[in-house]
Amino acid sequence: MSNNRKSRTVYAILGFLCSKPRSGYDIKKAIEKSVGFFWSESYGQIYPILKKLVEDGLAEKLQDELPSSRKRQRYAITDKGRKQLAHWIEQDADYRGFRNELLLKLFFGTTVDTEVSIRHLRDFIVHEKKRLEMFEGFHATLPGNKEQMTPNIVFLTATLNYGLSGTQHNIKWAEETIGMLEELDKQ
Amino acid sequence: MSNNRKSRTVYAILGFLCSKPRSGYDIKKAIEKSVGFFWSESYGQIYPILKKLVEDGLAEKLQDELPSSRKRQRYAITDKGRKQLAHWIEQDADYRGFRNELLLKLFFGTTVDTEVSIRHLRDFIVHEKKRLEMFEGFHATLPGNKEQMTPNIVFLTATLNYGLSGTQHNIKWAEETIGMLEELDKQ
DNA sequence: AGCACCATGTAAGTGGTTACATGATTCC
DNA sequence: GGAATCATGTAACCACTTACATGGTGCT
Repeated sequence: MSNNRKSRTVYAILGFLCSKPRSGYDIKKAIEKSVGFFWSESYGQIYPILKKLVEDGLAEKLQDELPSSRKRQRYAITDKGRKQLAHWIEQDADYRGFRNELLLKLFFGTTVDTEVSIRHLRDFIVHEKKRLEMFEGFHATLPGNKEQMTPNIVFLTATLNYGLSGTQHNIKWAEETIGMLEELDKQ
Repeated sequence: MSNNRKSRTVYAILGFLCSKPRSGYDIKKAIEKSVGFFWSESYGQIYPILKKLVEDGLAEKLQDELPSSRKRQRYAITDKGRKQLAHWIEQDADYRGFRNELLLKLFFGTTVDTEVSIRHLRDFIVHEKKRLEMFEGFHATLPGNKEQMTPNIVFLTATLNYGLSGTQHNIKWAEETIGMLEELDKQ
């Protein structure tokens, strides 16, 4: 108990500031592009937290080349910020809090026509196949051989593999489940 | 856009009232036992919503045998409630909002010792193996042959299969990822 | 008597999304 | 000029968890 219900947004932001200074806008885009399939943040969280990170000395505002045009305000992580991030990462991960709406609707499948459940599964397959294409496209750009495995690429590959094989698994499950439901409908 | 950010708790509750009248306490326990691996609700949501369901005519308070002892207040779903539940189920499921803290920590793996990431993966394997045992125990109680497949059992099996094969897949992924990280550490 | 569990509920606080406002820049 | 996108921010609102209060029941 006890260690949860703290915002992980702070650490998501610090994590993305780790590689290079970024603006709030940059951070949002970076999250969408790289970890978007298992994480998301909104501007309504990002901007206030960036401000707070500066207050707490975990990040600092960069005064960029053109102070006159105040658009694009970049932030850099501080040593204190790096330490705090590392400390969070070292804590046990929290597996709780998953919620799967598709499964819930499926679980209540007896209360609607079986076709409704089948339609949900078909929609899910379409959705997952699109994601699969995206993953495969991204995966093709990564080196497959061990020699070129830098730490960065390894961790990227690890999370990507999760998405890739997880999506394949989801499609297989959905297809099998449709088969099961069609069998039921025949009787 | 637009269809989200409505509480799904209402429908989770209605769904569990569908099979039989239950108390708030019953609902919580039923959720934990049956859909706990992909859904959860807290009393702080359940009790106020039950009250609201009655106000909206989606459920009604049962006056149980012993009105003197007011403990254990059961609720029954109404026709209006059933209709509303069915309507919700028929809407497209929302796949968004997944957040996976383990993957986020792993994604930031370059900022900590590789052992930290490996430890997280080992912990995850332990966690998932416990879940797997639970799933397998439950799975063993279900009939495997098609003849005994009632609708109820089919939908139960569908969600259970998701958990079962998903967990197996997670373990495999975690083991492979550990292998990849150990390879990296050797160099 | 004391403990575990059954059972209902509320208040406070937090994490997060959405919608809106605003304006600069780039490119056709 | 107009559209798309870059970019920053805020206010309102909501869903949800946590912690706490309260008391009954059943067992040893």
